[in-house]
Amino acid sequence: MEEVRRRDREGTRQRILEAARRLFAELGYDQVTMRLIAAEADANIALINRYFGAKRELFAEVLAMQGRFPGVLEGPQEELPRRLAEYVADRLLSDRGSPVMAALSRSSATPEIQGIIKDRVSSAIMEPLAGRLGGEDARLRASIATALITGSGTLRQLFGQDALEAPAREVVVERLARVFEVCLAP
Amino acid sequence: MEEVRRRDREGTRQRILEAARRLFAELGYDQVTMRLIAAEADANIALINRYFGAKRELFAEVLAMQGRFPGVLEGPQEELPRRLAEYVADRLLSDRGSPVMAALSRSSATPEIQGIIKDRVSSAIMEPLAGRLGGEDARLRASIATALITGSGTLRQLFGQDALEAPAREVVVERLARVFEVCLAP
DNA sequence: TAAGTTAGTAGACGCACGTTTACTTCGTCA
DNA sequence: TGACGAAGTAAACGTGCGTCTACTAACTTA
Repeated sequence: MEEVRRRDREGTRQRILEAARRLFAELGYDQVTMRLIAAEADANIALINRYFGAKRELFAEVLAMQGRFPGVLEGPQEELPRRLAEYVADRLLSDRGSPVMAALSRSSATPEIQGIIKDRVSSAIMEPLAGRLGGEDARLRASIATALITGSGTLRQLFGQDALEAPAREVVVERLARVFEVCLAP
Repeated sequence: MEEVRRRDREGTRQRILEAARRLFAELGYDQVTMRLIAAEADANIALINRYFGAKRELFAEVLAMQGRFPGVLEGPQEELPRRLAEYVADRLLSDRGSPVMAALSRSSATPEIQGIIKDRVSSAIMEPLAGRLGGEDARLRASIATALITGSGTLRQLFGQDALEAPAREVVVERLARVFEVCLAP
């Protein structure tokens, strides 16, 4: 009753990439082993290295695959705090985190990929944010907002989705929006 | 020219504990090996296990050794935001982080110690903070502040002490204080 | 000073990881 | 149809980790 596997290079590559994305997002870099990815992708472990080189290159490709900080930065400037608040609240309350941010907040301890993560946070969050802000200390304000974003990821990971003892989403968004507003105001 | 080591159980224990504190604070749980601690403490590796049991128990003891969130929570209530701001700013700008917080923000990926860290964040930061606040959604407000605190630790680790492109300390404190004020206000 | 206790030591154990090698099987095209 | 390239596989390699065991040597005590 063994299924005969169709030989499909690109398909296998995509299965590996998708499995890696899912696992890195959920568990962080260190906790995800090559064997785990292979099992999740239902592929042979040697193929991962063949298609992606090393583990850190696969991780880099997963990050590169993600769009920029999804859509949050686009839109009218005056609603930016609220969009950030909604993004963070959803990550805090939902049962699964955003791949990029979760990976970031869970993987930054490993020197092997610190450079990759640093670049990603810079280019996908901090710099676009600072660019949008303008005014005095734009970089500082963007940094504080970034700290709040990554910190909420850490909290989510530590305490799970019940970190906030489940107040209504609207309450959380409202609070966060007010905080982001002060963060970002000149 | 070999130094003859004096036999000193308590002294050796303390050297190990202090070396572990320093290393965990700087590098995080995963990156610190038993052999590294032994070398830093100038002690034999087997003694670590003899005196502390396993690595995670040593880590727990290091955390327990630290005072509660040092002094920040004590003092007049109306200056609490500013004290938090100063604490965070100093950690962001100084050349060495706080042991507990650094360990927290760098070590949370490892399931082995997730429980330890969770308890510590709860009992040393979030709960005392929530207790001090009172009013509506005290827990939520404390959580947001905690996210900002831990997030700034992550930033500090990723970008080093020049994360903020070194504006004056006073500017950073001022900004952060305003943000914390909104965080904590009822 | 001899015996016993215990701090300190060297080295090995087992395990899990990322990575690589040697091999097998499938699909294609001359 | 048969040969060749590439997809897929199984097993091993080397490394570094936390932990443990068997031993040595220093101090204490009778």
